[in-house]
Amino acid sequence: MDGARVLPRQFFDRDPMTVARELLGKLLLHDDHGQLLSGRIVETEAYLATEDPASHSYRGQTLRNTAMFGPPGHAYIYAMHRYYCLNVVTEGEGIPSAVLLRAVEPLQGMEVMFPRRSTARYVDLTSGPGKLCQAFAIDRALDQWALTQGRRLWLAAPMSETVIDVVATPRIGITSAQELPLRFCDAASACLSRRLYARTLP
DNA sequence: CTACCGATTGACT
DNA sequence: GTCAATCGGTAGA
Repeated sequence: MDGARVLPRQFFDRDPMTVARELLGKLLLHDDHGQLLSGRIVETEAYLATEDPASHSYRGQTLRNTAMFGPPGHAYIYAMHRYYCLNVVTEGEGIPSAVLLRAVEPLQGMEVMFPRRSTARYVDLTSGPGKLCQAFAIDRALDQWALTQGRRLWLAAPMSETVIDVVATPRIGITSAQELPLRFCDAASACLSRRLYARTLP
């Protein structure tokens, strides 16, 4: 990953919708005991600090969501059924918003991702929030990890970024606030967690 | 302590 | 498309 720039705290110290959109095309990297795993982020979701009943922070701070109330740029990782989901905390400390990483395109370490995911298909490796955590060996041990350190688990801007066709849709799998278009996708990616439906142009 | 419930996934009709 | 496995977190008795 020569030339990739580690994303600093100020990148995350903004509103979650901006961070979610700008994370598309960035890199997720995990140095898993010497094994480098990386992928290009293609799908994210924003969870707001206020008036968002779908957010884990909506009903206040608990043991599980403590990270959301901490500094921006730290990981918030929680268990969902048999899987984990990785979020990045956004905005100022004490403003409990975050961005869920929903899908990436694997770049490095695929040879260890395939057996972990028990699939032979590239597009099934990391095309979902639980799938990518399983492929990247991310669990609650990394909850509250500062992703801005450039070691262990971190995010970076690639050497060169191309223009991305960003599509916003409602978030996946939630039962409240379903109308808000807070899911952001790279429309050209084959690794999205769901198909994009034909867009209605204005 | 018990009961309920998913920001999911994979198997199946 | 539908459905449930599965389990930690949470609230409440």
